[in-house]
Amino acid sequence: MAQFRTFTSEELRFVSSFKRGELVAEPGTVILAEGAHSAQLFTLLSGWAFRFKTLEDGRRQILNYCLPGDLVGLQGSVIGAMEHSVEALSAAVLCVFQRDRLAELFRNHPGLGFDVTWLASREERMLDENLLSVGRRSAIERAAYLVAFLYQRASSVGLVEQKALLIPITQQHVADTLGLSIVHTNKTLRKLIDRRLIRWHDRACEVLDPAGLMEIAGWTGLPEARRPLI
Amino acid sequence: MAQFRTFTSEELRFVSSFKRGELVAEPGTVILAEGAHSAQLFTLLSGWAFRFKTLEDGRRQILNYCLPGDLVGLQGSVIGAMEHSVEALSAAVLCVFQRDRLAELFRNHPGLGFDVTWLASREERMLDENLLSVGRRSAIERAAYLVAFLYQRASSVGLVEQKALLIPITQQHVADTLGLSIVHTNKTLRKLIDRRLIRWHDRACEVLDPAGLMEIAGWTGLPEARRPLI
DNA sequence: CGTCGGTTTGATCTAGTTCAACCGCCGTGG
DNA sequence: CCACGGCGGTTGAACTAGATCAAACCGACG
Repeated sequence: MAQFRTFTSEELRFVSSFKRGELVAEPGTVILAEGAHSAQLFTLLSGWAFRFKTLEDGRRQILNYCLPGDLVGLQGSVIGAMEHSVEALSAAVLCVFQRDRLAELFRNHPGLGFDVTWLASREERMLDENLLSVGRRSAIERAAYLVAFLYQRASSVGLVEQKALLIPITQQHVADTLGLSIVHTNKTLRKLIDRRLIRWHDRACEVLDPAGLMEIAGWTGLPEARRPLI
Repeated sequence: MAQFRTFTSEELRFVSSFKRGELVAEPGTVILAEGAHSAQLFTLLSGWAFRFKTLEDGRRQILNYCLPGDLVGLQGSVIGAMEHSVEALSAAVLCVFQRDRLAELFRNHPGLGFDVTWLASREERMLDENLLSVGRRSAIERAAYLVAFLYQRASSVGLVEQKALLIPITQQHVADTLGLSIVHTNKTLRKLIDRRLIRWHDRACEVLDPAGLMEIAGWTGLPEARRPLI
């Protein structure tokens, strides 16, 4: 796909050998659990997932979403233990890597090592934006931002077909992403629905007007760059 | 210092040659500005700084704080443009690197390349925790968490002398970190002051009881690991 | 046919915002 | 030397965005 950078054949050979297998996950499957010590490293090949943390009393915060091409579990692989969990939103397929060969990747394929850092920086950038949103935007701005953000990300990996996108989330997921209650989230989404910016389906959000959402959120979108894929 | 990993002499030689100079910043100096295209890469040698983003209408969100040993401007160096700004909180000294030699670092010193990724993952972990805080903790929990968090970070780089620490921030900084108004931030900090957990000075917060703060926040602290320094 | 997860709606409540005023300190300019 | 303005901090009063409580609906599924 055009949005990914091209690789040398050696890099491709290494990545193939780095791959240990595939994992198929059902919606709701916990792919990585907080506290896991010898966590795996994955690339999401297809489907949607999300990263989250919870407090003792069960309050949950969704940190970010994972789309195809995203590295999953890097924190655990680099630092040691997982400080967050990852759960599948839809049916998903993941490529499982040999975590202990990460050092080898850096040693023998500096270009790939740089790519890993690039992806980590990209994740950081998304978190910055999410934090700005949760900290400083109003409920309707946050909701509009979230949908526009997911639309853009899905679009950049070719998930938008003839302008239509169904995001496989419940309103509970939206609430836990925005830091709002479900009731208020429902009322806020209703406003977006009434303005014909989105449509709500069973466990899914259909995006009708990404530009209108970006307008409400006061968000101009992620600067898109050619990205690496591992 | 014991908390940093040891390096080979070659690595040290490279890092020295990688260094281009030093930058001395006064409190309030903008070190890196959002939108800057050819941003520099730094390591903070001494002092405090913070990363932030703002919305068009001026609402500001502080994303994280920078303490000695932190890499500053990595996002800009890896991806290209800065999506956030960085400002000095105290007088600060930064080591300036040659951003365009970052690829060389990855190529010739894979161990250092891995370290850069390690630091990026650590930043991501801190952002995760901050996002959980802003999204799901109450005002007093957030405030307690923030102070405990900064105490722990300062402590891990030896900034806590005979158990005393002054964090060089104003209540406006606290408000912009927690996603609260200044008025409510003031009232919330007052509760912490009345409970003798902190003391407030002119433009500074003195930490009296880190354990008590962690208790209120329901936070057990960052798992500390031997960290790299570049 | 009951139950359960997801969604919806209204009523009531409260955590946090906004507005407004004031204090102390410090640097500046007349 | 003093008046002043601005910044950081403080406090009270009024207000509101969003939380909580409660109840009901709806489709899927066993």
